Amino acid sequence: MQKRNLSNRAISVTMHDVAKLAGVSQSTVSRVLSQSSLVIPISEETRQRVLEAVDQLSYYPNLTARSLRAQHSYMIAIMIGDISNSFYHSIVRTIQKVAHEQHYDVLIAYTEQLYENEKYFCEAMIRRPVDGIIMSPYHLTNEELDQLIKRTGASVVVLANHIDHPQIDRVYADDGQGAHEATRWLIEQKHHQRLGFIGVPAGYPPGDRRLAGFKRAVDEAGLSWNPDYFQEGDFTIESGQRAIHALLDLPQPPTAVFACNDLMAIGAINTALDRGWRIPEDIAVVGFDNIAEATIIRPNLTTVAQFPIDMGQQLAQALFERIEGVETGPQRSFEIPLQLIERQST
Amino acid sequence: MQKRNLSNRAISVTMHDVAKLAGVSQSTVSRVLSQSSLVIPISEETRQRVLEAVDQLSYYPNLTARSLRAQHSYMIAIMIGDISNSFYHSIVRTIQKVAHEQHYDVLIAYTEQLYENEKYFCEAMIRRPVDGIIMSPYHLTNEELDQLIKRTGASVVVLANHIDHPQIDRVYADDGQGAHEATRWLIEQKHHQRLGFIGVPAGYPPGDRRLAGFKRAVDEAGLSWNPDYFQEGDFTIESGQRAIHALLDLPQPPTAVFACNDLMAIGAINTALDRGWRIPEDIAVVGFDNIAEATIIRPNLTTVAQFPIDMGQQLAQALFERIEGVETGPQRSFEIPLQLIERQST
DNA sequence: ATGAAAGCGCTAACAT
DNA sequence: ATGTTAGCGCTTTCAT
Repeated sequence: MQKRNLSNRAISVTMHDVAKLAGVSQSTVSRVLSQSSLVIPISEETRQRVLEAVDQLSYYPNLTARSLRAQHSYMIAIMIGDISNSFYHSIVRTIQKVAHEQHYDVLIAYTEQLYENEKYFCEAMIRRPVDGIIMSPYHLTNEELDQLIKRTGASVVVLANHIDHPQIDRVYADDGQGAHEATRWLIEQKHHQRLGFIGVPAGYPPGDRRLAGFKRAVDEAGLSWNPDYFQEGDFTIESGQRAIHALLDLPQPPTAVFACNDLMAIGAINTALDRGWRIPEDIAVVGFDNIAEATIIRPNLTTVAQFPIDMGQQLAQALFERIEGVETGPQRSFEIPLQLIERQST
Repeated sequence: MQKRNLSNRAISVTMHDVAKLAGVSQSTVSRVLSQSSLVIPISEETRQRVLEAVDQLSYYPNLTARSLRAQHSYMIAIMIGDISNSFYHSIVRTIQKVAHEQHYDVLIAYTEQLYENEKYFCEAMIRRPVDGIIMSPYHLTNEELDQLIKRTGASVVVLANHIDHPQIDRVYADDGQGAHEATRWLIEQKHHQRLGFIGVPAGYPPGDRRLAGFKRAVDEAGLSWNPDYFQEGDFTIESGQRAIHALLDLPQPPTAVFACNDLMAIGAINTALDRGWRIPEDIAVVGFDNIAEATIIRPNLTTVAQFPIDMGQQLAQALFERIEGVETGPQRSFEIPLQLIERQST
């Protein structure tokens, strides 16, 4: 029953076509093809005939129809802040790999860290329900996440420290602790006394925690701190450049700078170099994330490493346990360790 | 008519709920919400009541159902080789932006440049039809692309030079020409006589063309060429490192190297630097793409710049013209210019 | 200007 | 062991 291919009309082979060719009913085809054939007995002969017909017509089930009927889309969505930040690459790649192994497709959305786009994403999920969502929300409130879950029925797992919702598993790194340890190391092992900080505006979750860890280490060492030593960026290279300019323009600049992420640290290093400062002799720089660019830049960047493959793995595993119903309990938290990697910038 | 929310069941508000609240039939709701309301007259009063009900229930149409019925998914897919190669980032971002403006969602798949994953993608498209596909195929044959179009009914646009299919628009850069010009510049302006090349195994589309452009320039200059000067990589930093090692180990190494992409060029620069070579004094390096990392590395990389935002814009525009039926003619080709950007590595 | 009804391709409950 | 039937939530005829 091949349909005409007018303009761009798809030639769609349906279960009906398969059934007709195999000489059985459409529902029998459905049974053979779904796992229900394991429960409901089907004669070997019929099964073979159906499978042959499937092969001959190269039939693929229409997942849109299946989704509608079964209320189950075999699709998961990922909401990520920034495609350009390579910290997310391995995470996305790992999730996609696991998803494909489980025969799920992956819908990816980039929010550019904008509230507007995060909202858009939530609406898109209501309009086109998926089985699971992995997200790294910045602006979304608990209330909004709650609505998301209620309206979509999807399982949700977050890559975030600051989300605390009874139905949402979270994967996170203790970045307050990571910032604290790196800063302490800068003070105790590297003997710095004047420490600068390149952060982000208050309210950006990881920024707040890293700042707190930094401050704690400074306080514990009994060092005074200068408000001018705190500069705000927005996680980009350019903002790191602006921040280091401000820092170096100070009458008494810091001797070491802790940047909230590698991208800003890289901007800082290159700009300091351009201005004739030596690194680490004149000023040391530490980043956070350990993205690929950390070993591209010279001097190589000392940084608090995250382990994105482990994160992606854990996110995907947690999500599929929820989707498949293996896990039904309350919120779980999975901490992924951090590790200070000493390179040449300190 | 709120349904029970057992386990993870979604609370789905349907058109029926809206219709009931507004005191009209479900098909009237559909008319108000779809553009058909512009054609089929609807009383202003009814329209208002429906809109109010929509608002009150915060109803969102179920796109899965709409897709099934309308044979139109409001979704496009992007198939890209490598998420880590930042050349693709602006392309993806731009496409996503345009798509969202047109109210389309975007499904992204990364193939890691593997044939197996490209095939998987095609099957996924047959199972879950989308309205349009933007892809950068490496291994897929014309025959396979033909099947893809026939089976899915989707409009297809490629980012590729080597695809020639009557129904597929292509966006491309003349990279043979780009490689030729950069090489000629190296010879004529920078007076290099011994030129190395870091390419990829034969068969990788852009690699072949860039190599051809390179060879042509070398031949035109009447320079001899040494087979040892041709090294193979795989577009990654690591392979650039291996390639430059081989080149520098030669009794008479080249004085300039043209790398097929920036990532390999960056690997080459850092490794040469580590081995004590000066750049560009001892060996000059040129890349291709102009990714963000080209200005992170010191010396900054001279490269043949592509314009990914323009590419994304053109890809999206061409695709939506096809989807919306504005354009129905045969294959179109859109060339995006290249530009040699001279920095410090030459 | 609006309602009733058919059906997109599938799953699953209900028959036999 | 298999066929028949009723939807999933929509769009789109066909009525009125």
